Amino acid sequence: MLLEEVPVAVDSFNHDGGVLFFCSHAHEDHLKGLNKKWRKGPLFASAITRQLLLLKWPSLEITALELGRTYQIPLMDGLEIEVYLIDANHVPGSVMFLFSGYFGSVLYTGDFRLHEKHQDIASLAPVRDLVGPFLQVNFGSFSKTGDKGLSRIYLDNTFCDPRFQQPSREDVAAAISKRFRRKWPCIIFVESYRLGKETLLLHLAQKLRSRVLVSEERKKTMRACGFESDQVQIQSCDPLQASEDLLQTEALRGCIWAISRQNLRKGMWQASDSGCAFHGIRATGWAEQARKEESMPSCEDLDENLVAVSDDGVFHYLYSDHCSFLELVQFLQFLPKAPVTFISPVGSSEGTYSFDGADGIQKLMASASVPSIRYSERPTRCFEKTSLPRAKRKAEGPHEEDGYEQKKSAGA
DNA sequence: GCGATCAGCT
DNA sequence: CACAGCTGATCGC
Repeated sequence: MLLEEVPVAVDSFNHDGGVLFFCSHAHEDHLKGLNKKWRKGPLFASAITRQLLLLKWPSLEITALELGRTYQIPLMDGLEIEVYLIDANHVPGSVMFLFSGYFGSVLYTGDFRLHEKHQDIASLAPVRDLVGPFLQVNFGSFSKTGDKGLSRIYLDNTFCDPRFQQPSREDVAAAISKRFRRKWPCIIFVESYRLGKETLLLHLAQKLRSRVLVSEERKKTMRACGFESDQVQIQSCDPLQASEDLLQTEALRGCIWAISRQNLRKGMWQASDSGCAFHGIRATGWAEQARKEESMPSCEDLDENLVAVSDDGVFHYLYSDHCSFLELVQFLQFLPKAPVTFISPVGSSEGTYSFDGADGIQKLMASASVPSIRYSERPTRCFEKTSLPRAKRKAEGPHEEDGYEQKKSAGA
């Protein structure tokens, strides 16, 4: 997104209007426009994110920024911008950016999960001191109170609806290790993306006194994230390449095996064909849908954090790398009041499991006293099947991306 | 031909 | 649906 206050682009790299570029973390959907030949401007990221990007594109030029200190970076025409990185507690390397300068102070959260340390953001110098005078000149609504603080918050609104009440990742990890202690030893397949859930894998391995098995690529990723330790052995091993013999050995010994979503079922079938003891774990923020779709476990087998067990034996847990709705409210309450821009487009309430974006916006404004929320609307899904080739559809013209803003006064 | 991008899917 | 990808088709250098 290109910030409106200053020509800075975060997590999107196609903007010719961008002067400085920042990457909040190395998930694929935050790297749009990046490629090995990308050279639109200076690129900044945390040291870990930089390492992860270099694994993908070794020739990229990226400046690593440390967390917890202020950097002055030249912008244009003698102007500079200050930036301060904050741990976003989302995936390894993920950060929030606090930008400040002639435009005031702007917080870009990126994807994040609330952490105690986020309370300190309000006492950081750019929020506490720097912005006041600028706000009095440039921002009418703030000059009345003379508030110091933030001129805007770009917020991770992934789960901005009261129905999202995911427990802490620590609680869920503890519940998982407790449950699987009784099933030990076995192969535990843990579905995971290319980046994320490392803490869960290591927690399980530690609690079960076992090892983590990952793909070769993921082992490099974990090394770049600094996850090598003497405590837990991380072994590279592809479950789909494993021989029957190896699967049986691993099952008898017990192991935590990271596996991609599209390979989870295949891996489980192979283990099953080899006569192994195994289980699958799906730990996602969207587990609520599983509760509706899958049969629930028998009552005596229930624990609070197990969401559902599907027919084929996959255990679904509600494990989220994004804030719950309550955490979003708490986060905003830690900060000075400021207008909010949602980072992700908002959808409507159509569809069985999608939540009502408008409702979430109203609830957030009411609960956290947000003066206004700006957001773009997710294009409504076109259910009409079109058999036209892409070139022809393209010729019919692009549709506008509409922007919206809801003000507090307009609400209930 | 190949890498980048997009549509479609889960 | 889609947390964040993957696959296969197509674009374009």
